[in-house]
Amino acid sequence: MNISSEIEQFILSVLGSGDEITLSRNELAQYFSVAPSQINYVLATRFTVARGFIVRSKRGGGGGITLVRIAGGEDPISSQLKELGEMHTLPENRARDMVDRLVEASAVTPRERAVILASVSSKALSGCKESGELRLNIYREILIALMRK
Amino acid sequence: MNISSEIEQFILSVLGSGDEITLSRNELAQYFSVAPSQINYVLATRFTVARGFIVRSKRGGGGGITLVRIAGGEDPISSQLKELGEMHTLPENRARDMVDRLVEASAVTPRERAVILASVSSKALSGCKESGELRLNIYREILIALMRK
DNA sequence: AGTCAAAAGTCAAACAAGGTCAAACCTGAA
DNA sequence: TTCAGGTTTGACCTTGTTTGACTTTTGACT
Repeated sequence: MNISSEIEQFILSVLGSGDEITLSRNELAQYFSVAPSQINYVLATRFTVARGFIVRSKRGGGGGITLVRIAGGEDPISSQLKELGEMHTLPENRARDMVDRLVEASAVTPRERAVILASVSSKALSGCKESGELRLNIYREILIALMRK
Repeated sequence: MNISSEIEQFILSVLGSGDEITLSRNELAQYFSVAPSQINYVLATRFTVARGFIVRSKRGGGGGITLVRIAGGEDPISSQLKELGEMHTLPENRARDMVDRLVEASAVTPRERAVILASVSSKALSGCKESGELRLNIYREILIALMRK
Protein backbone atom coordinates (compact mmCIF):
# COMPACT_ATOMS: atom_id res chain seq x y z
CA MET A 1 0.00 0.00 0.00
CA ASN A 2 1.30 3.46 -0.82
CA ILE A 3 1.76 6.22 1.72
CA SER A 4 -1.15 8.31 0.47
CA SER A 5 -3.56 5.46 1.10
CA GLU A 6 -2.07 4.87 4.54
CA ILE A 7 -2.58 8.50 5.41
CA GLU A 8 -6.11 8.29 4.11
CA GLN A 9 -6.83 5.25 6.28
CA PHE A 10 -5.26 6.92 9.28
CA ILE A 11 -7.42 9.99 8.92
CA LEU A 12 -10.52 7.89 8.41
CA SER A 13 -9.77 5.84 11.51
CA VAL A 14 -9.20 8.92 13.64
CA LEU A 15 -12.39 10.38 12.26
CA GLY A 16 -14.22 7.18 13.17
CA SER A 17 -17.93 7.66 13.05
CA GLY A 18 -17.68 11.36 13.74
CA ASP A 19 -18.35 13.83 11.01
CA GLU A 20 -15.69 16.41 11.63
CA ILE A 21 -11.99 16.42 12.36
CA THR A 22 -9.32 19.08 12.61
CA LEU A 23 -5.73 18.27 11.89
CA SER A 24 -2.39 19.92 11.39
CA ARG A 25 -0.75 19.51 8.02
CA ASN A 26 2.77 19.71 9.39
CA GLU A 27 2.19 17.30 12.28
CA LEU A 28 0.60 14.77 10.02
CA ALA A 29 3.40 15.08 7.50
CA GLN A 30 5.97 14.63 10.22
CA TYR A 31 4.15 11.64 11.67
CA PHE A 32 4.34 9.89 8.33
CA SER A 33 7.73 11.37 7.40
CA VAL A 34 6.52 12.84 4.15
CA ALA A 35 6.57 16.28 2.58
CA PRO A 36 3.80 18.53 3.92
CA SER A 37 2.46 18.98 0.43
CA GLN A 38 1.77 15.27 0.36
CA ILE A 39 -1.06 15.96 2.76
CA ASN A 40 -2.55 18.32 0.21
CA TYR A 41 -2.30 15.55 -2.33
CA VAL A 42 -4.15 13.15 -0.07
CA LEU A 43 -6.85 15.70 0.60
CA ALA A 44 -7.18 16.56 -3.07
CA THR A 45 -7.46 12.97 -4.23
CA ARG A 46 -9.17 11.20 -1.30
CA PHE A 47 -11.28 13.73 0.53
CA THR A 48 -13.12 15.26 -2.39
CA VAL A 49 -16.70 16.39 -2.57
CA ALA A 50 -17.37 13.44 -4.85
CA ARG A 51 -16.35 11.19 -1.96
CA GLY A 52 -18.43 13.10 0.53
CA PHE A 53 -15.98 15.43 2.18
CA ILE A 54 -15.52 19.17 2.47
CA VAL A 55 -12.11 20.54 3.35
CA ARG A 56 -11.70 23.90 5.06
CA SER A 57 -8.40 25.39 6.15
CA LYS A 58 -6.80 28.41 7.73
CA ARG A 59 -3.24 29.63 7.42
CA GLY A 60 -1.03 31.45 9.85
CA GLY A 61 -0.38 30.89 13.51
CA GLY A 62 -3.11 28.78 15.02
CA GLY A 63 -4.21 27.61 11.60
CA GLY A 64 -5.25 24.09 10.65
CA ILE A 65 -7.23 21.87 8.32
CA THR A 66 -10.77 20.74 9.00
CA LEU A 67 -12.50 17.86 7.24
CA VAL A 68 -16.28 17.67 7.32
CA ARG A 69 -18.18 14.62 6.22
CA ILE A 70 -21.23 15.63 4.32
CA ALA A 71 -24.38 13.78 5.08
CA GLY A 72 -24.53 11.44 2.14
CA GLY A 73 -27.93 10.60 0.80
CA GLU A 74 -30.40 11.24 -1.92
CA ASP A 75 -31.12 14.86 -1.16
CA PRO A 76 -31.49 17.07 -4.22
CA ILE A 77 -28.38 19.08 -3.42
CA SER A 78 -25.93 16.22 -3.35
CA SER A 79 -27.53 14.73 -6.43
CA GLN A 80 -27.01 18.01 -8.25
CA LEU A 81 -23.41 18.01 -7.08
CA LYS A 82 -23.02 14.62 -8.64
CA GLU A 83 -24.67 15.97 -11.77
CA LEU A 84 -22.15 18.80 -11.96
CA GLY A 85 -19.34 16.30 -11.75
CA GLU A 86 -19.95 15.29 -15.34
CA MET A 87 -20.24 18.79 -16.76
CA HIS A 88 -17.51 21.14 -17.92
CA THR A 89 -19.64 24.20 -18.38
CA LEU A 90 -22.93 25.54 -17.06
CA PRO A 91 -25.07 27.84 -19.21
CA GLU A 92 -27.19 30.41 -17.48
CA ASN A 93 -30.56 28.90 -18.33
CA ARG A 94 -29.40 25.48 -17.21
CA ALA A 95 -28.39 26.98 -13.88
CA ARG A 96 -31.80 28.56 -13.54
CA ASP A 97 -33.50 25.22 -14.16
CA MET A 98 -31.37 23.57 -11.50
CA VAL A 99 -32.04 26.25 -8.91
CA ASP A 100 -35.74 26.07 -9.66
CA ARG A 101 -35.67 22.37 -8.97
CA LEU A 102 -34.16 23.10 -5.57
CA VAL A 103 -36.88 25.62 -4.83
CA GLU A 104 -39.45 23.08 -5.92
CA ALA A 105 -37.94 20.59 -3.51
CA SER A 106 -37.90 23.22 -0.74
CA ALA A 107 -34.14 22.92 -0.51
CA VAL A 108 -33.69 26.65 -1.08
CA THR A 109 -35.97 29.62 -0.40
CA PRO A 110 -37.10 32.05 -3.09
CA ARG A 111 -34.81 34.69 -1.62
CA GLU A 112 -31.88 32.31 -1.77
CA ARG A 113 -32.86 31.55 -5.35
CA ALA A 114 -32.59 35.25 -6.17
CA VAL A 115 -29.14 35.44 -4.61
CA ILE A 116 -27.88 32.37 -6.42
CA LEU A 117 -29.23 33.45 -9.79
CA ALA A 118 -27.72 36.89 -9.35
CA SER A 119 -24.31 35.45 -8.59
CA VAL A 120 -24.27 33.24 -11.67
CA SER A 121 -25.96 35.73 -13.97
CA SER A 122 -24.15 36.64 -17.14
CA LYS A 123 -24.38 40.23 -15.95
CA ALA A 124 -22.29 39.45 -12.89
CA LEU A 125 -19.88 37.32 -14.88
CA SER A 126 -19.64 39.68 -17.83
CA GLY A 127 -16.21 40.37 -19.18
CA CYS A 128 -14.87 37.08 -17.95
CA LYS A 129 -13.61 34.68 -20.54
CA GLU A 130 -15.10 31.19 -20.26
CA SER A 131 -17.99 32.23 -18.07
CA GLY A 132 -19.57 28.82 -18.47
CA GLU A 133 -16.77 27.16 -16.55
CA LEU A 134 -16.77 29.92 -13.99
CA ARG A 135 -20.52 29.59 -13.49
CA LEU A 136 -20.05 25.89 -12.91
CA ASN A 137 -17.40 26.54 -10.27
CA ILE A 138 -19.49 29.11 -8.49
CA TYR A 139 -22.64 26.99 -8.50
CA ARG A 140 -20.68 24.03 -7.17
CA GLU A 141 -19.30 26.08 -4.28
CA ILE A 142 -22.79 27.31 -3.49
CA LEU A 143 -24.16 23.77 -3.37
CA ILE A 144 -21.32 22.74 -1.08
CA ALA A 145 -22.09 25.66 1.20
CA LEU A 146 -25.75 24.72 1.30
CA MET A 147 -24.96 21.14 2.14
CA ARG A 148 -22.79 21.93 5.14
CA LYS A 149 -24.49 21.22 8.42
CA MET B 1 -7.35 28.83 19.02
CA ASN B 2 -4.81 31.62 18.75
CA ILE B 3 -4.35 34.35 21.34
CA SER B 4 -5.73 37.12 19.15
CA SER B 5 -9.05 35.31 18.81
CA GLU B 6 -9.16 34.66 22.54
CA ILE B 7 -8.65 38.33 23.24
CA GLU B 8 -11.37 39.17 20.74
CA GLN B 9 -13.79 36.79 22.45
CA PHE B 10 -12.89 38.17 25.85
CA ILE B 11 -13.58 41.73 24.77
CA LEU B 12 -16.84 40.74 23.12
CA SER B 13 -17.98 38.89 26.22
CA VAL B 14 -17.18 41.80 28.49
CA LEU B 15 -18.95 44.08 26.07
CA GLY B 16 -21.97 41.78 26.15
CA SER B 17 -24.99 43.39 24.62
CA GLY B 18 -23.78 46.87 25.49
CA ASP B 19 -22.52 49.15 22.79
CA GLU B 20 -19.53 50.74 24.42
CA ILE B 21 -16.57 49.60 26.46
CA THR B 22 -13.39 51.20 27.73
CA LEU B 23 -10.28 49.21 28.39
CA SER B 24 -6.62 49.61 29.12
CA ARG B 25 -4.17 48.33 26.57
CA ASN B 26 -1.46 47.52 29.08
CA GLU B 27 -3.76 45.78 31.54
CA LEU B 28 -5.26 43.65 28.81
CA ALA B 29 -1.84 42.75 27.47
CA GLN B 30 -0.67 41.78 30.93
CA TYR B 31 -3.80 39.76 31.60
CA PHE B 32 -3.13 37.67 28.50
CA SER B 33 0.68 37.82 28.86
CA VAL B 34 1.25 39.25 25.40
CA ALA B 35 3.02 42.28 24.01
CA PRO B 36 0.91 45.44 24.33
CA SER B 37 1.08 45.96 20.60
CA GLN B 38 -0.76 42.69 20.23
CA ILE B 39 -3.83 44.52 21.47
CA ASN B 40 -3.44 46.95 18.59
CA TYR B 41 -3.30 43.99 16.26
CA VAL B 42 -6.55 42.60 17.65
CA LEU B 43 -8.23 45.97 17.34
CA ALA B 44 -6.95 46.47 13.81
CA THR B 45 -8.07 43.07 12.56
CA ARG B 46 -11.20 42.36 14.62
CA PHE B 47 -12.78 45.63 15.61
CA THR B 48 -12.80 47.42 12.30
CA VAL B 49 -15.42 49.73 10.88
CA ALA B 50 -16.24 47.04 8.39
CA ARG B 51 -17.20 44.87 11.32
CA GLY B 52 -19.23 47.59 12.95
CA PHE B 53 -16.87 49.11 15.47
CA ILE B 54 -15.23 52.45 16.03
CA VAL B 55 -12.08 52.61 18.14
CA ARG B 56 -11.18 55.77 20.02
CA SER B 57 -8.18 56.09 22.26
CA LYS B 58 -6.26 58.49 24.35
CA ARG B 59 -2.62 58.32 25.35
CA GLY B 60 -0.87 59.51 28.42
CA GLY B 61 -1.73 59.21 32.07
CA GLY B 62 -5.28 58.10 32.58
CA GLY B 63 -5.57 57.22 28.92
CA GLY B 64 -7.42 54.23 27.52
CA ILE B 65 -9.11 52.64 24.58
CA THR B 66 -12.84 52.87 23.90
CA LEU B 67 -14.74 50.61 21.55
CA VAL B 68 -18.10 51.75 20.25
CA ARG B 69 -20.49 49.55 18.35
CA ILE B 70 -21.83 51.40 15.34
CA ALA B 71 -25.59 51.71 15.37
CA GLY B 72 -27.04 50.42 12.11
CA GLY B 73 -28.44 53.52 10.44
CA GLU B 74 -30.22 53.46 7.08
CA ASP B 75 -30.80 50.49 4.84
CA PRO B 76 -27.51 48.60 5.01
CA ILE B 77 -27.92 47.10 1.55
CA SER B 78 -28.24 50.34 -0.33
CA SER B 79 -25.47 51.87 1.73
CA GLN B 80 -23.21 49.00 0.75
CA LEU B 81 -24.17 49.49 -2.88
CA LYS B 82 -23.05 53.07 -2.55
CA GLU B 83 -19.86 51.85 -0.92
CA LEU B 84 -19.16 49.55 -3.86
CA GLY B 85 -19.54 52.46 -6.23
CA GLU B 86 -16.22 53.84 -5.11
CA MET B 87 -14.33 50.59 -5.36
CA HIS B 88 -12.66 48.94 -8.31
CA THR B 89 -11.90 45.66 -6.65
CA LEU B 90 -13.22 43.62 -3.72
CA PRO B 91 -10.86 41.35 -1.78
CA GLU B 92 -12.32 38.25 -0.21
CA ASN B 93 -11.77 39.44 3.36
CA ARG B 94 -13.52 42.70 2.69
CA ALA B 95 -16.45 40.82 1.21
CA ARG B 96 -16.73 38.65 4.29
CA ASP B 97 -16.77 41.69 6.54
CA MET B 98 -19.48 43.32 4.47
CA VAL B 99 -21.68 40.23 4.48
CA ASP B 100 -21.17 39.88 8.21
CA ARG B 101 -22.49 43.37 8.69
CA LEU B 102 -25.62 42.46 6.77
CA VAL B 103 -26.12 39.46 9.00
CA GLU B 104 -25.57 41.67 12.03
CA ALA B 105 -28.24 44.02 10.71
CA SER B 106 -30.57 41.08 10.04
CA ALA B 107 -30.61 41.95 6.35
CA VAL B 108 -29.47 38.47 5.38
CA THR B 109 -29.79 35.11 7.10
CA PRO B 110 -26.83 32.94 8.09
CA ARG B 111 -27.72 30.52 5.30
CA GLU B 112 -27.79 33.35 2.78
CA ARG B 113 -24.45 34.44 4.14
CA ALA B 114 -23.02 31.02 3.40
CA VAL B 115 -24.34 31.16 -0.15
CA ILE B 116 -22.97 34.63 -0.78
CA LEU B 117 -19.56 33.85 0.66
CA ALA B 118 -19.37 30.68 -1.39
CA SER B 119 -20.15 32.54 -4.57
CA VAL B 120 -17.45 35.14 -4.04
CA SER B 121 -14.88 32.78 -2.55
CA SER B 122 -11.51 32.66 -4.21
CA LYS B 123 -12.10 28.94 -4.59
CA ALA B 124 -15.12 29.57 -6.79
CA LEU B 125 -13.38 32.31 -8.71
CA SER B 126 -10.07 30.52 -9.04
CA GLY B 127 -8.48 30.55 -12.43
CA CYS B 128 -10.13 33.78 -13.39
CA LYS B 129 -7.82 36.70 -13.96
CA GLU B 130 -8.82 39.87 -12.09
CA SER B 131 -10.91 38.04 -9.54
CA GLY B 132 -11.12 41.17 -7.41
CA GLU B 133 -13.11 42.98 -10.08
CA LEU B 134 -15.23 39.93 -10.74
CA ARG B 135 -16.01 39.55 -7.04
CA LEU B 136 -17.10 43.16 -6.97
CA ASN B 137 -19.45 42.58 -9.91
CA ILE B 138 -20.95 39.47 -8.40
CA TYR B 139 -21.45 41.02 -4.99
CA ARG B 140 -23.08 44.05 -6.55
CA GLU B 141 -25.54 41.87 -8.46
CA ILE B 142 -26.33 39.98 -5.28
CA LEU B 143 -27.06 43.19 -3.38
CA ILE B 144 -29.33 44.38 -6.19
CA ALA B 145 -31.19 41.08 -6.11
CA LEU B 146 -31.61 41.32 -2.35
CA MET B 147 -32.90 44.85 -2.60
CA ARG B 148 -35.62 43.86 -5.03
CA LYS B 149 -36.96 41.25 -2.64
C1' DA C 1 6.09 76.63 32.06
C1' DG C 2 9.05 72.56 32.10
C1' DT C 3 9.71 67.80 33.24
C1' DC C 4 8.55 63.18 33.29
C1' DA C 5 6.39 58.96 33.74
C1' DA C 6 2.50 56.63 32.00
C1' DA C 7 -0.20 55.65 28.58
C1' DA C 8 -0.96 54.36 23.53
C1' DG C 9 0.98 54.11 18.43
C1' DT C 10 3.96 52.41 14.63
C1' DC C 11 6.46 49.33 12.04
C1' DA C 12 9.21 45.82 10.60
C1' DA C 13 11.11 41.33 11.61
C1' DA C 14 10.39 36.72 13.14
C1' DC C 15 7.42 32.99 13.39
C1' DA C 16 3.76 29.80 12.16
C1' DA C 17 0.70 27.85 9.54
C1' DG C 18 -1.14 26.19 4.87
C1' DG C 19 -0.97 26.45 -0.75
C1' DT C 20 0.93 25.81 -5.43
C1' DC C 21 3.34 23.88 -9.02
C1' DA C 22 6.32 21.30 -11.57
C1' DA C 23 9.83 17.90 -11.76
C1' DA C 24 11.11 13.32 -10.45
C1' DC C 25 9.63 9.00 -9.38
C1' DC C 26 7.11 4.65 -9.56
C1' DT C 27 4.10 0.97 -11.55
C1' DG C 28 1.16 -1.77 -14.05
C1' DA C 29 -1.04 -2.62 -18.38
C1' DA C 30 -0.60 -2.73 -23.48
C1' DT D 1 9.47 -2.19 -23.21
C1' DT D 2 7.26 1.67 -23.06
C1' DC D 3 4.44 5.01 -21.38
C1' DA D 4 0.36 7.06 -19.14
C1' DG D 5 -1.25 7.89 -14.85
C1' DG D 6 -0.88 8.03 -10.13
C1' DT D 7 2.51 9.30 -6.38
C1' DT D 8 6.25 11.76 -3.92
C1' DT D 9 9.22 15.53 -3.14
C1' DG D 10 11.01 20.07 -2.74
C1' DA D 11 11.47 24.94 -3.81
C1' DC D 12 8.95 28.93 -3.42
C1' DC D 13 4.48 31.60 -2.23
C1' DT D 14 0.67 33.73 0.52
C1' DT D 15 -1.66 34.58 4.62
C1' DG D 16 -2.08 35.34 9.48
C1' DT D 17 0.12 35.98 14.16
C1' DT D 18 3.43 37.49 17.72
C1' DT D 19 7.07 40.20 19.50
C1' DG D 20 9.97 44.02 20.52
C1' DA D 21 12.42 48.31 19.71
C1' DC D 22 11.40 52.86 19.12
C1' DT D 23 8.06 56.96 18.86
C1' DT D 24 4.34 60.09 20.22
C1' DT D 25 0.93 62.04 23.28
C1' DT D 26 -0.79 63.65 27.58
C1' DG D 27 -1.91 64.42 32.48
C1' DA D 28 0.23 65.43 36.80
C1' DC D 29 3.57 67.41 39.52
C1' DT D 30 7.04 70.35 40.49
